[in-house]
Amino acid sequence: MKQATRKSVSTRRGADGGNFDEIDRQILDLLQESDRPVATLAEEIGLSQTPCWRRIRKLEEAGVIRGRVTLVDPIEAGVGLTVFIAVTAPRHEISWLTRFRELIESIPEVVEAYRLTGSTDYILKVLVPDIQAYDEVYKSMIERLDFSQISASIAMEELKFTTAVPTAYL
Amino acid sequence: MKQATRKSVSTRRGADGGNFDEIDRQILDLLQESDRPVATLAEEIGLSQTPCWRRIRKLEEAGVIRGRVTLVDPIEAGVGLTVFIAVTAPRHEISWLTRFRELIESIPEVVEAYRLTGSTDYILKVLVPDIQAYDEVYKSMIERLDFSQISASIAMEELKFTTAVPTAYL
DNA sequence: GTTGAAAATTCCCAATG
DNA sequence: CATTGGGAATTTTCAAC
Repeated sequence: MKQATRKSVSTRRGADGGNFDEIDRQILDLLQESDRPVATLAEEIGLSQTPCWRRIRKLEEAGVIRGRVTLVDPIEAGVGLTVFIAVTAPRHEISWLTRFRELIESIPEVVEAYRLTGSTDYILKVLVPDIQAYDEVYKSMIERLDFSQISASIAMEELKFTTAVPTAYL
Repeated sequence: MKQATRKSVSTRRGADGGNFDEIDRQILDLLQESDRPVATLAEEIGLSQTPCWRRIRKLEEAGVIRGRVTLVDPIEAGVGLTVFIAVTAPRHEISWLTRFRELIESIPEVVEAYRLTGSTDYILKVLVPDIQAYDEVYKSMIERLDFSQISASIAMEELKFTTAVPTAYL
C-alpha cells in the first residue's frame, strides 16, 4: 500500500451508504489498536466469526480500512527526536509548491507535512536521531529550494501519539 | 497493543546488539508500507522464507517492531479536517501537566500531542469532521482545564503523512 | 444474525546442506 | 545463508439453521 497523500484535507465522505453501526466502530477501534485474528476479534465484540469477518471485508471494500501496516518504534529505530518545522514560502507560486512537495516526499525524515491557515504556510514533522541530524535535513532542504522562513521547535516530550482515527463520526 | 506514549522523545536506543543491517532496513521499509505474507516479503528482498521470518522475529523481540495495526482512512471515517492547536500553559506545575495529560488522553480526536521548546508549550493535532466539531473539542477542553492561550491552525492540505519511520539510523 | 466445517493459505520451526 | 517438509494456526468461503 502506497501511503499516499490526501489531496484535500477536508472532503466530505465518499458515497458509501454510510451504513456502519456501533459494532463496526468497535471493530475499527480494536483493529486500530492492534491487529488480531478474526476469531479473537469476534469473541471480543461478542459476535461469531463469520459476520465479524464480513464486516471487516465490507469496511475494506468501502475504503474505510486503508490497510495494515507494521509500526516501528522510533526510539529503537534511532530517531528519538521529533522536530516541528514551521515554513514560510518565499512566493506563492504553484511551481514552488510542486518543488516543495517533491522535496519533502524525498526526505524520509519528514513524516508529516501540512499547508496551514495563518502566517505559517506549512508545518513539517521530522524524525531524526539528534540535533545534528536535524541540521543535515535542514541544510539539504535549503540547498534544494528557497524559503522565506524556517523555524524549528524541538519536541521535548511526546504526550500522545496514536495512529487510531476517531470513529465517532463514521 | 496499547499505543502508549514515549516518556522521553529523545532517548538513546536500548541495549540491543544493534546488529541490524541493510536487509533488516529493507524488511522494515516494506512492512511499514504494508503488511504482507512472509513468503511475499522474502521474494521481494531476494531471500528465502526462513531467514526472512527469523529477521522479522528478531526485530519484534528487539522491540524495533512495535506492532501491526489497521489504518483507517480519515476521510472515510468522517474526520477529514486536521487542526493543529498551539497551547500555552497557565502555570508550570506538575499538577497541571498531569491533568492536561489525562485530558488529551480522554479525547479521541486528539491524535498527537507534544511538549515543545519555545514560546508555545504544547502542540496538539486534532482530527474532526468540521469546524463545528473542532469547536466542541475546544469547548470541552477549556471547560475541563484552564489554559493561558489556545490558538488553532487549520490544515488546508495534507502534503505528506506516513506512519513509516526512517530506517537509515537503525 | 448463528453454528460447523472444509479448503486454501500462512505461520512457525524443525532437519539438512 | 538455502531447501524441504510438515504440523499448527488462520483465513476464507460455504453450507445449513
